[in-house]
Amino acid sequence: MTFSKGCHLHLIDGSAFIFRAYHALPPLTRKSDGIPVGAVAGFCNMLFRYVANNSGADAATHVAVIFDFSSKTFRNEIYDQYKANRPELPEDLKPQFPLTREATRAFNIACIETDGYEADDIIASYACRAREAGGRVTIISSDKDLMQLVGDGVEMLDPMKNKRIGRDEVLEKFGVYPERVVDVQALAGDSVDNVPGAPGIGIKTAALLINEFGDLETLLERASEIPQPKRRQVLLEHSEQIRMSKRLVELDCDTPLTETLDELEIQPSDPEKLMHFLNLMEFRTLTKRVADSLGVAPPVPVEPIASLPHAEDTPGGTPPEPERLPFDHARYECIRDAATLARWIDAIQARGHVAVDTETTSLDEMQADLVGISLCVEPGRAAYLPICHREGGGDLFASDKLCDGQMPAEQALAMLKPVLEDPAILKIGQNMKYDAKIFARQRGEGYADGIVVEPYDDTMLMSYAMYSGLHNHGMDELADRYLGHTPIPIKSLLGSGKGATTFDRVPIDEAVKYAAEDADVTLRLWQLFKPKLHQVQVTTVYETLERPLVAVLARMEMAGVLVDRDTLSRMSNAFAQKMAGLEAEIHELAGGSFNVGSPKQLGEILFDRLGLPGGVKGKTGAYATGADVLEDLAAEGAELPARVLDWRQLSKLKSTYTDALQTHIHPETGRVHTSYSITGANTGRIASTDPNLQNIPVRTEEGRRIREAFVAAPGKRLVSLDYSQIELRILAHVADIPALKEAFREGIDIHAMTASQMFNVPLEGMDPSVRRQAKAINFGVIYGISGFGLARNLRIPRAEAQAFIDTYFARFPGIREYMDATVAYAKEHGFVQTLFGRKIHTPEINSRGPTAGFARRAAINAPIQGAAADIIRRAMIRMPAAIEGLPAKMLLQVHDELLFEVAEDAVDTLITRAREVMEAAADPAVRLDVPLVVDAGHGMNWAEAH
DNA sequence: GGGCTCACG
DNA sequence: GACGTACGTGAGCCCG
Repeated sequence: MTFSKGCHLHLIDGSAFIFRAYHALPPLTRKSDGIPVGAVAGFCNMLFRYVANNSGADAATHVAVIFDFSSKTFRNEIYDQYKANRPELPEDLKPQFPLTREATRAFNIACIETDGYEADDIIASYACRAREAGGRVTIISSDKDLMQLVGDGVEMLDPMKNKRIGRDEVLEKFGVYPERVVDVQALAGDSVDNVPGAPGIGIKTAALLINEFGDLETLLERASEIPQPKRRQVLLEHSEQIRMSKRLVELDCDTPLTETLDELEIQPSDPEKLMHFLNLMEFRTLTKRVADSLGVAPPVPVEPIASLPHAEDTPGGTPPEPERLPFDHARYECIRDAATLARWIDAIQARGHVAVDTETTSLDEMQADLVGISLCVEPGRAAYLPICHREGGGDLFASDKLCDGQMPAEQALAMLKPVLEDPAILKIGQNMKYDAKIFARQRGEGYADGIVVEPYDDTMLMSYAMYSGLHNHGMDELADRYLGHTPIPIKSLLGSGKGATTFDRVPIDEAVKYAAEDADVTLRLWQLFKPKLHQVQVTTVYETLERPLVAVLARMEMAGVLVDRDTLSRMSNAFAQKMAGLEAEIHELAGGSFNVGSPKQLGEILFDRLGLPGGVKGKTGAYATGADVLEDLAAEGAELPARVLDWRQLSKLKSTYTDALQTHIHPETGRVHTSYSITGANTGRIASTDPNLQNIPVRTEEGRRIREAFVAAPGKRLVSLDYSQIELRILAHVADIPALKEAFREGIDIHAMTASQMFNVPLEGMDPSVRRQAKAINFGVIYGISGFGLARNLRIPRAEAQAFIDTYFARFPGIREYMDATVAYAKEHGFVQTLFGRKIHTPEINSRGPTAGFARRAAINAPIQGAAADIIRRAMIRMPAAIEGLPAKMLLQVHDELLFEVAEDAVDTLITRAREVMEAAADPAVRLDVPLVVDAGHGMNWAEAH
């Protein structure tokens, strides 16, 4: 039916429904897995009642439920504090949002949300279109912001009071008719949405003024005529703020509409779909009630998995667990045509979630070609969709011909794109960053800008949030530990070493078993982990520190950093020449030729042939020849060790940096694309690999020059921002050390302050070596100080180092108390925690021997290093929104530093915005007692910027 | 593939 | 009384 006169559109404010349901009902969880579903239950009840009551002459002909998509909208551009003081969403509500979308679809009602727009704007736009078409509109909401839309065929219905709101009710509420509501709101402001308005003016006064002057503009123009001095002054002084407030409260009637009015026509309910959803949610009463009203038989309730029989109940084996359902490779399906794929897409939509895994030709996401996609909707029900398998074994004589029986890649991806991007369908992955990057790189008809996987969950990150420190988080490890299952090893398909082939050469039949199994494993892990996140109390960590990082890092990695090959190549040559010279000298001094790069040969030369003192053999029987040993020998005047030190430095720079980096320059982008591992480090730090861009030299002059090869593109600059002393600041906060906190607040040199306190010397004119010792102690404290370690670091006798430590603890007793408390906590709980709730397990804390020492120091360090890692993660996650619209890209993270590439004329703006985000990154979760300070620099290359 | 060495925070 | 120790990473090289 074409929407026209006589039609009646209902627009339901979905978010309001959810919040009302959440607060009206006691917390309720799904029995089988503990997922919170209380708000979903209430939401479904309301939808059911709505559908049941929508009858009679006044019934709706068209209906939609409108949701808010994200918190960032154009209003944040107008005013960055808009809705800034909204409290954080309750943890047990967040996971219910996608389910309410599913619920809406299950009721066969259009479900609408648009990125960057508030539900109110979408409602306004549909209301306007419907009004223009001559139809009637009822907005089902009690949000007063929507009252500006009332009139001329548009009404509101307050679902709480079941009260109709027309023009007269708006007048009653605001003192003006709908068309002047925004004027009143602009003056009165709104504390809930953080709209400032005119200070001291409420709705009453605002209405009075507007009625007197006619409208807001006239009022502001003639504000000087207002008799009351205070009101006059407020209006004159805050006119701009008031105008801005008006722009904030004014609804946008021209948002892009994802569905036409006609598409909102009421559909008869689909009993099967609805029953299936309600049954999955395990809403017994509601399922029955809905079944009765639809006149269908209620479905058999889903059995909690725990009560199903298990196949691997072998005597003497590991005890059978609920998730140990057998893996049956024969049941996996191969998707070879559009009809089959369409069937799978239906199955995915019915559930609202799907486990996804991509198979490609390479582990390097920037080079990998997509070969196939596997999908899994419930344990054991998985499929593989091959799209680019090729004939032959991949050797020199193999053809590049695609195998028969595959869907064209373009067709398959065009069909999958709406699913992968559907806000109501959760995509579940194991290491989703990999798959997201692969999908983002796909190009074709209908997906010219790639495919953006949203929303997603990641089982690897769930494992990391819950079990960091206990084990690694790769699929094989997790499958083995939590599913008691060993997936088919990839090596059995590809082989290893020189003879290894690529996945596109794997016969499709074999690929199905392997690939579908991975999706199956992922889905089962997700079912297991999802409720556990709550039990382990790391949902906030997962949701705020892990999951959002995937998209942020994917963008950084794909952006890459421009590296100048010529610069590196010239440096390589220069290093090679110098090394050759040094090598000749070294051989001369040694009295013969040997491999300078072999620590074993070098040790023999130094201590056996030349008879130098201090040769110490390690556990492997070889002499130690580390830099510290060679430095000691060189200090004694030995020339050979001094030359070897120089040679080693050059060798390192050449092989690891100037040579290896060149091989990482991407042939098409000309840039270097590192890969960040979110779960690589136990403390919450991220790790960079292939290549590691977190250890580019900086400490020596010669090494630092390598950073000159990291350059900005023409017309751009590199900008580096780094946290100053972030770990010591965190220590000052968590250990609660007044002297340290004050020093940071006052901006005093922290190492000098430490020295001054320990050695009773004045800050002014301090001996640099005294400061250096204090600095070493400060670092030592973060690492879980020991006399031995400090002695080695400072090259002083151990007793002296121990005396320093004793003095330090005597002066800052809180530090020792903090350390003792942290170790005690670790011993009791088996983990330590950061300020932000990240858990780092310390399984070896109760060991004996040297292991205990390691574990103890790691436990002391983890909360400090981890909190610093959490803070920069928070900054990175907020950064895209903060720099949106700027010609700037975030490229690299180096633990306490972020590197950006930005257009020349936007350097200052970027620094201002990025610094603001970084310095406020702990807020509002943690109120630090010390300020976070960020230093910034910029230049044509990384050496200049740092 | 383990051990050593060394680059970074 | 001796043991061996600063925390967290990744990569290249040697050598068995």
